[in-house]
Amino acid sequence: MKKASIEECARSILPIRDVLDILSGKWKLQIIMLLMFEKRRFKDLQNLIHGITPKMLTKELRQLEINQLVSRTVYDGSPVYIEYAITPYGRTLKKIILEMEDWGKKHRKRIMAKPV
Amino acid sequence: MKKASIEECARSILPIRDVLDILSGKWKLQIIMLLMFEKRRFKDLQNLIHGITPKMLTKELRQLEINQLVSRTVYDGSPVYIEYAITPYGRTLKKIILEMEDWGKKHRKRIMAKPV
DNA sequence: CAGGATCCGTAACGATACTG
DNA sequence: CAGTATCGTTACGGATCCTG
Repeated sequence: MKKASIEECARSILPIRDVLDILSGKWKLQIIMLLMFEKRRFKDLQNLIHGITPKMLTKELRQLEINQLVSRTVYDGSPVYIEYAITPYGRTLKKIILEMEDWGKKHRKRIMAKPV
Repeated sequence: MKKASIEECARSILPIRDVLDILSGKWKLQIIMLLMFEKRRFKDLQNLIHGITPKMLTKELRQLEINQLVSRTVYDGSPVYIEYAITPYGRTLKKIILEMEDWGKKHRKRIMAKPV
């Protein structure tokens, strides 16, 4: 019984890690939240996210694409125009993000108020 | 209006990062979940978590203590007996963890089913 | 504009040995 | 038992420059 619980807990760990990996990294969260407002071009994101290098922006966007949270659309024209957007699937993360925000804000108050 | 939204989003990022930092790291999640079942001694945790070194176990436990999620209690006796337990506050993370598990499990199926 | 390539420093983590 | 201490490696991210 207890053993089974521990094994079940072990099976929960991998999917949870997936979520953490998807949201971790220095910039992914910012990218997601900015794209939740509206679609953006590469350059726009680079301007909005202070301090990010093109290398990192590319890397984070690729990972978000792989996880189907962000779409990359190429519009032909001159010059070529590339747009990043949150997918409907990506928006399903919103609930988790809001809960984390809620808990995190309370936590900040708690830690400030009663320092270790 | 749009500017304000972006700034508000920026204020959300720090508390969310706090939550991510608390749960990230290679072992913290396992520690939390094991302690949610029952209190454990250092050695028990070391045996249950395959591959963890005492150095890492100490480090992760300290961080969980600092965030008041885990308590460390020393029982005098021979030999001295030290017990780690989830705090009631630590249990408030359960909701988030369950949601992440839920989303993560669905995500695994999705990614498997429709590979990029 | 939308990246890719290269080089480099730090911080996380691992391995091993040792202590009260 | 419950940790520390030391050393080594790897991975993450930064800085800079280059390209179609």
